[in-house]
Amino acid sequence: MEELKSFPLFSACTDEELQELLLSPHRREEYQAGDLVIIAGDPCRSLMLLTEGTVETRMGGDNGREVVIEQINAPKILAPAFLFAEDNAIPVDAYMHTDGVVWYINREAFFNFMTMHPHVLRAFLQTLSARSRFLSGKVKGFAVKGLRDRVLDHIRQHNTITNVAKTAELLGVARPSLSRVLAELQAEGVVGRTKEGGYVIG
Amino acid sequence: MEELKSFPLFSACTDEELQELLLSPHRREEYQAGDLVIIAGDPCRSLMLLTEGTVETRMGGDNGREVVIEQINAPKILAPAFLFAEDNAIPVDAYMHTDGVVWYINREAFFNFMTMHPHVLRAFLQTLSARSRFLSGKVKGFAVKGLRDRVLDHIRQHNTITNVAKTAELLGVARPSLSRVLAELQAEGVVGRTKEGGYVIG
DNA sequence: GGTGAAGTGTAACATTTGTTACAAGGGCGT
DNA sequence: ACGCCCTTGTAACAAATGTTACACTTCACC
Repeated sequence: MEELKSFPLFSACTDEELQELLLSPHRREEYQAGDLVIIAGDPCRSLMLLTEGTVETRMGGDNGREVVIEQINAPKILAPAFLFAEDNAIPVDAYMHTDGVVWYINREAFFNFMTMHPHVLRAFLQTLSARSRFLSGKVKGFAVKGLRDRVLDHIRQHNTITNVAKTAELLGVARPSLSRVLAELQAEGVVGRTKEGGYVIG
Repeated sequence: MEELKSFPLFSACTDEELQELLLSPHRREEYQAGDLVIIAGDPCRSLMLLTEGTVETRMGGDNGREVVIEQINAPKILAPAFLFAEDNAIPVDAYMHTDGVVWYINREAFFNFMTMHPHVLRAFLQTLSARSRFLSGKVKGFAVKGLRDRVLDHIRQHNTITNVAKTAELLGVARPSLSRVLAELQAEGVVGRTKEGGYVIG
């Protein structure tokens, strides 16, 4: 209840409105670190709300290559883009990185709730839009940028790289490749090191 | 008017409903082949409906590399994912591949229209979802698949490759690279040629 | 029939990234 | 202090893709 209020989606809702939504079928599920929340191919039939914990989504390749798509911290909607899709098979694996909690709320109840509460609808549309933008950025990164640019973008967004191995996964490259590029950037003076060992711009 | 009816978005609407929507601000713009419809960075402030013609969207890189994201045939919504985004800057260039027509419909009017017509809302949500799925596929293609797999996927989806140069653009690779891979696949017997010169599976 | 443009195949070479292997450092418990 | 695990840097080599260049075909057009 209060957990729902922490979502931008519901931040403008009154308690009464949320009570009304929770009259419809829903459930609350607890997970432990390492649990698989979504297996690629699962159909998305409910609004999934991550209210606690962080999950990591991965896209698995046929050949064995695998890329971490993103890390998601609560509170966040999981797979919002597939809730109302014609083909609602989710294309990623998602597993709990920490212990966590996910709420499942009936799709049609949520749909009706949106039609009755335009501000919720608008927030949901914004969420979907943000996802498209995120994916567009990913495509741009993989398609039109070299590794150097992706690394620099990543540092600008996160201010620093403190964990080379995990960052390599996020960027979809082999760890030694990232090490190499970082060493080059450092030699050129484009990036420096903090006292703690992190890489930073300048 | 009839043009709008051809959209899945409005297919279930009555003439009266559409008349009602068209009372709000809107305009109809004609373009010629080669015209730029969208320049990357443009804000998306109206619902853009491609009612005639085909456009091509490209994502330009800083370094000069450029990838064709997709070809879009009328009738189709342009940039639906950025209409209600917080940051509604469109991340691609879009130019007319043929002569064409685009309708621009006021965003807020469309929003209200959706809240009053749940079937339109549902269709729009499906459109947004389809875009996310499309982009997910792109990411998967660029991130976790080698060129060979992307080529085979592309042939399976389009049945054949008749234009190597354009296909290379769509796949985001250099033309000689695609030629080389096709030659290899042909040597291995994975793909064959049609009488007309197209590449096909088997 | 010639001419030029567009599309294609192909080769040689450069660049980027992946792969594998190994050495070095830091934290942590015994 | 020792051993162990995790992370990192680095080197040598392999594989994939980009770049450039050129020859060949086809087809429209004059």
